[in-house]
Amino acid sequence: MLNERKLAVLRAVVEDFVNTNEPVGSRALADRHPLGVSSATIRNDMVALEEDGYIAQPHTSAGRVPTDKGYRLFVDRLSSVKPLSAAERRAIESFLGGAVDLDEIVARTVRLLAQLTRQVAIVQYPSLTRSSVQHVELVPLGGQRIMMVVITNTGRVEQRVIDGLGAVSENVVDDLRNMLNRAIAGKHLGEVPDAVDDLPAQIAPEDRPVAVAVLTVLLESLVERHEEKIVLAGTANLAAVDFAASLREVLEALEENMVLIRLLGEAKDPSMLTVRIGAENFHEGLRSTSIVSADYGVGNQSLAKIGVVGPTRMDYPGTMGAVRAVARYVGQILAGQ
Amino acid sequence: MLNERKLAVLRAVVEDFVNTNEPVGSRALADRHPLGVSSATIRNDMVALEEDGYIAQPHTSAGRVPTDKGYRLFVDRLSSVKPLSAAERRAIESFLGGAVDLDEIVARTVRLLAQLTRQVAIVQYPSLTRSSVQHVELVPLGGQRIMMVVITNTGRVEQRVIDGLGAVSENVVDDLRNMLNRAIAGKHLGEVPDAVDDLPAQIAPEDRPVAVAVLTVLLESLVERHEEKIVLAGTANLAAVDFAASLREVLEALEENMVLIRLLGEAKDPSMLTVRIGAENFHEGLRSTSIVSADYGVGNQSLAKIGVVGPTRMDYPGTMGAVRAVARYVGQILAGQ
DNA sequence: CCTGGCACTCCGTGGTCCTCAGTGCTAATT
DNA sequence: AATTAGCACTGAGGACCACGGAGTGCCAGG
Repeated sequence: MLNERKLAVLRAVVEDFVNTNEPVGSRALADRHPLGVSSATIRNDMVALEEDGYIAQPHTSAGRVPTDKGYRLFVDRLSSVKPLSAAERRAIESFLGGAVDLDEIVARTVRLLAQLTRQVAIVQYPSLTRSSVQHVELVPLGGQRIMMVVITNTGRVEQRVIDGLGAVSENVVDDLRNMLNRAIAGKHLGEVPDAVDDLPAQIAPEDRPVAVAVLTVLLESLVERHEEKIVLAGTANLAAVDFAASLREVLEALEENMVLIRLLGEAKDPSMLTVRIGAENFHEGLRSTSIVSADYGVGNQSLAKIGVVGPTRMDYPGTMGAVRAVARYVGQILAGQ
Repeated sequence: MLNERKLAVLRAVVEDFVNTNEPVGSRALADRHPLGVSSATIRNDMVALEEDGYIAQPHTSAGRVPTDKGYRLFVDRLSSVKPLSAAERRAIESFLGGAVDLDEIVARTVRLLAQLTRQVAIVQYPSLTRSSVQHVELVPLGGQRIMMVVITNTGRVEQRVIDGLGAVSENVVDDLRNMLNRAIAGKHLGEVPDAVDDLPAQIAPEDRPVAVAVLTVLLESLVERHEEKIVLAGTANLAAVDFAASLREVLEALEENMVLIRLLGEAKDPSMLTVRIGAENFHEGLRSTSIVSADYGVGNQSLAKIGVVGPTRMDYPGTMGAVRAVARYVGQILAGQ
C-alpha cells in the first residue's frame, strides 16, 4: 500500500510543514525535494496518503497538512533522533555543572531544556519512592514542637513540624533520633513502614505518644505527595505558536500539575523516549500539542521524568535528541552529587 | 485646574474602560454615570483631561482611554482598596491552612492569589537574610562527603554537599556539629560570619581542613542566592488579555526571575501596598502591565514580597485588596508554623 | 505507471462603499 | 461664565465584490 516513494512524500510533507507552517502543495514538494517524479505523480501519492489518513487538506484548494497519524508514522518509521552538536553538549555540561543543590539542578535543567528546544520544558523532581533514607534528623524547636528533616540519597530533603506534643525532653528526642536512624537509614522508602512498625513497643510507655506522633508524620511525609513536584520553563515559547485550541487552554493545562504528572508517567517503555502526539494526550487542552518525554535516573534506576511540550507541528528529531541528551546529563550530575 | 467633576469623569472613564475594554465616549459616560451634566459638558472636561495627559484617544473619532498618568491619579486619589468579601476570607483561610511545609505554603499562596485576582501572581520565598539559624545538621554520607543542612526559623531549609575532604571520622563531625550549633544557633544570618570567625582556632590542627571546608560552604550557602527564589502562577490568565507589547514579551519578562525580584524589591514604602503602572516598570516587556505588590512577614519584620502582574487596564481596588489580604494571611501562617 | 495539460475551486488580498460612534465647534440658554 | 443643543466632520470597521494565484482532480497520451 505505502511504497517507498509515498513514505518519502509523507516525510517531505512533514518536514516542509514543520519549517513553513503552511500547507504544502505538490508543486512546492517536487521543487524542493529530490523525489525524481513530477508534481502530478506526487498529487496521486498524496491522494493515497490522504485516503489512509496520514495527511489532510484544510480546504479544497489548499496544500496538505500532516495529521496526528501522519506524525506518528513519521516519528516511528521515517525519522531518527538527531544527536546534539558538540557545542550544544559542551553548553549543557557547563550549564548543569555549576548547580549547588537539588533545587538548582532541577531549575537549571528545565531552563536548559526550554532553551535547547525553544519549547516548554517540564522537569519532575526525583521520586522519593525509589530513593532510600540517608538520615533522619529531629530538632527540638522552642516550646513543644519538633522539626523533622528526612534526607534521601537523591539529595531531596523533606521537612515537617510536629506540634501539640506536650513537653518533650531533649533526651527523648535524642533516643528517638538514634532509634529511628538505626531502623531506617539506608532503607528504601517503601520499606520504611514495615521497619518502624515495632518501634513504639521498644519505648518507655510515658514517651510513647511522642514517638507515635513523630512516626505518623514521618509516614505521612513519605507516602503523600511523593511525586507531585514539577517545574516548568519556556512558556514564552508558546506565544509564537498558533494553536488550534486557544493558547489559554494550553496554559491552563500546563498549570495543572497533576495532569502533567500523569502525562509524563504514561510512558509506554520506561528508560526510552516517549512521544505522545496530539489527540493521544487524553487532556482536552493538549489536543493540539505533542509531548516528548524521557526518564532520568542514576544507573539504571529511573527516578523521574523530563519532557517537552510543543505544537504537534514540532521538530521531532531535534526535540527528541535534546530530551534524551539532557536526561542523560541530569542522571550523571545526580550520580556525582 | 482639575475640579471635582473632572476627577469624577476621570474615575468614570477608568472604571468603564476596565469593565469594557473599549474606549469610552462622552455619551456612554453621561448615560451610565450620575454625573448630572450633559455629554457636551463631559466632552469639554475630557478635552481638559486630555490636555493634562490623563486620558488619550486611540484615534480621532474614538472615545478616550486612560493613560498611565491617569491610572496613577486614579490609584492615588480616586479609589480605595476594596476589602475582600467574607466568603473570600474564609476561602483563603481554609486553603492556606492545610499546608504542611514551607514549599506548600508558598505554592498554595501563589495559586490562591492568581485565582482571586484572575491574574499572574508572584510569591517570593521568605528571605534568608532576616531570619536566624534554628539548627545546623551535619550528616556524614558514605565515602568522604558530608551533607550540611541549615534550618532557619522561617522554616526554610538549605542543604549542601561538601566533598573532597579525605576521610572524616564520625567523632569529628559530631564535635563540629556541636560547636557550630553552640556558636550560631539563634543568631541572625547576618551575624553568622562573625560568630564562626574564630572556630577553626579551637580545633585540633589535623581536623582543621575539614572545619574550614564546612564553614566555607556554610557561609556560601547563606550569602549567595538568598532571595532569588520565586514562584509564579496564573500565567494562563494573560492569554485573555491583549497587550500592546506582544504576549511573548510579557511571558519572557516573567520568566526572568531577576527582573521580577528587582521589580518586587522596588517598593517605595515597605510594609505598604505598592503599585507600579505601565512605563513605571523599567523593563521593556512589562511596559503595558501593572504590578501590585506588598510585603509579608512575621510581626513587623518583613520577610519577602508577593505581587500580582496584570494589564495596566486592571481592577486596581480589587487587586490591591486581594494582595493585601493574602500578604497578611501568609504572615499569620508563617508565624504559626 | 508516469506526466503534461486543463478546467475548477476557494482562499486571501485589496478596493469601495456605507454605517456609526464619537468628536469639536458654535450658537443659544441659564 | 458655565452648560447645553445642534450639527458637520472624522475615521474605524464591516459588508461586498472582483480578481489573482496556488493548488487540486482528472484525463489522455507517452
